[in-house]
Amino acid sequence: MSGKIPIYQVVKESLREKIDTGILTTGERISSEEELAGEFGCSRLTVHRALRELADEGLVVRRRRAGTLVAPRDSGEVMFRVPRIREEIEALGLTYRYEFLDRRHEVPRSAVLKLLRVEGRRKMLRVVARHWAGERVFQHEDRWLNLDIVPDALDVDFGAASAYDWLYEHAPYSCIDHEISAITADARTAFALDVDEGAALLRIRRLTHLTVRRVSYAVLSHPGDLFTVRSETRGYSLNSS
Amino acid sequence: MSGKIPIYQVVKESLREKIDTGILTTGERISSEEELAGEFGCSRLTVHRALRELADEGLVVRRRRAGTLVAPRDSGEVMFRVPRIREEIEALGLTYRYEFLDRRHEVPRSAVLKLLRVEGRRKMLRVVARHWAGERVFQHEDRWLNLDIVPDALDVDFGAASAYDWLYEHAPYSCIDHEISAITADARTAFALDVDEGAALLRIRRLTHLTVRRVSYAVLSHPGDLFTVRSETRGYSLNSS
DNA sequence: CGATCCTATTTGTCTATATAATACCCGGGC
DNA sequence: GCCCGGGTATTATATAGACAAATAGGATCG
Repeated sequence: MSGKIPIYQVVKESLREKIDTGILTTGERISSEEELAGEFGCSRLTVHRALRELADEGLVVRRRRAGTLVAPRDSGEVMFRVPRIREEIEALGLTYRYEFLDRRHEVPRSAVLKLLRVEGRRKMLRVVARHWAGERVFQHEDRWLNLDIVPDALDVDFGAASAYDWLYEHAPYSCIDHEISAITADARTAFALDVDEGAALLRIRRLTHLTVRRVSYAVLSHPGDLFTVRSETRGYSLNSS
Repeated sequence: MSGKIPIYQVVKESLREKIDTGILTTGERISSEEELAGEFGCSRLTVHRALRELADEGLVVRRRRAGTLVAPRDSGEVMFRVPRIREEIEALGLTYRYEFLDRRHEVPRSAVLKLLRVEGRRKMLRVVARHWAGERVFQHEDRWLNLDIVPDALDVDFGAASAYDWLYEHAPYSCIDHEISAITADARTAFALDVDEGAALLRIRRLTHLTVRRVSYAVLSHPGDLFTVRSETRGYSLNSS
């Protein structure tokens, strides 16, 4: 009966609960691996795995010789999913439409060159498009593609497939940095998003990269009343439903 | 000299690179643990650890008998740190100041009761405050505390310590859900934040909880020109600098 | 041809053991 | 008293070996 959940999980959850409920509090020392192995009647490696995973999750801090301490409460790391925009819109029950606006092969302004870590003044590819949700413009996308990294982009027909989708399928990248801010729509952006000038916009600036190679930089603008970023519940508490 | 990085890390990074650069592509099968152990001249458990961690990070999917496959590219999970507001403001080089505004012991409107998972109409504690960065209001905080979970909150002097700090120190919680949106300042909020009516605000709604117990719900409003949410680079690529 | 069973492969967990790295502690020398 | 150095507790990594659990794919049977 009891054999279903692995021992290291049992150890892990047992300690996690002690921490969550405050039986073990910040800074307090947890028994050594050897002691815990004794208590739970299992090998040291099994305990070690449990503690290592708790450390990975940030609940405890481990130091050789000093032992394992309950970590100071994390100021909080929050996960957000970044779904593909088509999925996001369709999840709202609206029909998605992609509208290509512009494509230029030109030298970006210096701030963009710097973000893409390009030395000197070199032509990059700029693709501008809109993403519709039903009868409203959901997102205005102003994207620069680093031709040093993805020269193929020059030959792509972005009238058919969005730059986002093309990147997703073809470009190697491993992580994305984001900045989220609220801005007031200027005349041009207001026109592009079909909202009143002065309306609140949620703007996401997104830098796509693989280690040191900056693949793409995009400014994504949304009408404030249409779009909200929602966090996922943090990893280790997902199983609490 | 080569002995510095552990073998499981070597295996992990080797495979990660093959995946990142596209040598191994989505759906492709990776050699079995036994084979890799042969290639790297190490034990199966060492390879197992490398593969398990890659699986935890979502780069590969593992199934018994089927083997280890390269996972379809994740639509992306982004981490944001949620620093304590004092630290955030001081990191900007500004002086932080907390200003208590109001405290009420009253029945919240039904939407809030629902969020806090409270049955029936029961009094909760509402604390309203402002957080200053230098001469500007940085954040307006409108917070409800669930007295079923933290009855002690009734006795706290929130004129001295902010509700956020008190919660951080005293209340048990394990995760926080967030919603980030851009709104237009109405007259009252504009006054509270000392901005023009109609200005863009970044609003964060935050629900603090421990498993099923809803501890607190807060609406945090910021002038759009002052506050930006920035993501951390995702876990496994932090060491790329 | 389809359903069912078998089996070999592959991952998942666990024990026992060994060595290395680290940092705390205590005691000696001055 | 204070600094330095060795002893030692504790975690970190690794190996070898074992068995369990899942399952893909072939073999068998109706």
